[in-house]
Amino acid sequence: MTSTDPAPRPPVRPTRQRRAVAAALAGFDDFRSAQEIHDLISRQGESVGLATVYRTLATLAEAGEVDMLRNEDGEAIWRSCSDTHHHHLVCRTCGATVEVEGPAVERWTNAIATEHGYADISHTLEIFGTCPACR
Amino acid sequence: MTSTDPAPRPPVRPTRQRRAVAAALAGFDDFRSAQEIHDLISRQGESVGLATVYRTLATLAEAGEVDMLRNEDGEAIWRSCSDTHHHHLVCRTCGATVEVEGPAVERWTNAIATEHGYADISHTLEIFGTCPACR
DNA sequence: CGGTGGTTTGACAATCGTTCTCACCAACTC
DNA sequence: GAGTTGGTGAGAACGATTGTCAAACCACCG
Repeated sequence: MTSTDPAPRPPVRPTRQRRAVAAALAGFDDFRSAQEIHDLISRQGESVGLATVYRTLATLAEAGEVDMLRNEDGEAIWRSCSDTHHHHLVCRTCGATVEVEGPAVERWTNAIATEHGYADISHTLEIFGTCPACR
Repeated sequence: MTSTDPAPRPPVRPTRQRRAVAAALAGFDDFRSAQEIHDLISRQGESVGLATVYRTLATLAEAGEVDMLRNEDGEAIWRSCSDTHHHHLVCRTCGATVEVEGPAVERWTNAIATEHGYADISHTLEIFGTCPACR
């Protein structure tokens, strides 16, 4: 690691493509795969390369503007989210999602990890069930 | 669903290959990918096809004898497990794993889900961090 | 304006984990 | 020992994701 490494964070330009992805994300509130988002954009008349969709989603996820998680097949799925830390209650059938917060869980995971000497903690917690409408 | 559906569970034969996979699983206590397990078996002199390793792991996971979860890249990773419900504290660097239990978390997820009218609840919770040895 | 250097993009190839296919093998039944 | 059924292996196929690289774009400068 060189000492001359001033974190050269490149500026993020609001290009047409990035705006299209953001617009698509604003159009639904469940989790969608990158390919579904790509289709959605196409269907709206815009044309954005699939690779660009992936790149943009990755950038947004890193910036904390979208949530990314994995469905049971291991595919990445995304949706825009509020900016506070939270988890999801997801309908197994229709995908309807509720954001939930659980300060107690945060405290518990940190306590457990510290107790075992683990540092630099992160965690994943997703709840799956069948929503009232799907029952 | 026909009423004449006596769950035609095929018998699981203890073949040489399945024994080899089980033996490999007994040889480590962190999470490993299918390919790593396959390599492990080869290195022990046995020869088992990769597809068979996948098939066997899937069967064992369904039977509840191994845990399967996904690392951050979406790859499936496995390890043998105790038979009670539990979660994992996994080292991001070396994979060292601690099984943890959290009755409070179980109660919390059920409460939250019920509150929102969701039924038939399941959840995933994994904690990642850096273990003492890797710091 | 016209150049200039860095960023972004898109088409497509490449990767890589996982599953499928299918011919063959092994165990069990009659 | 012939038939039946499940299990296996090699390799092809698949599908999500990432890499490549030349062309397009943009902000800025003179």
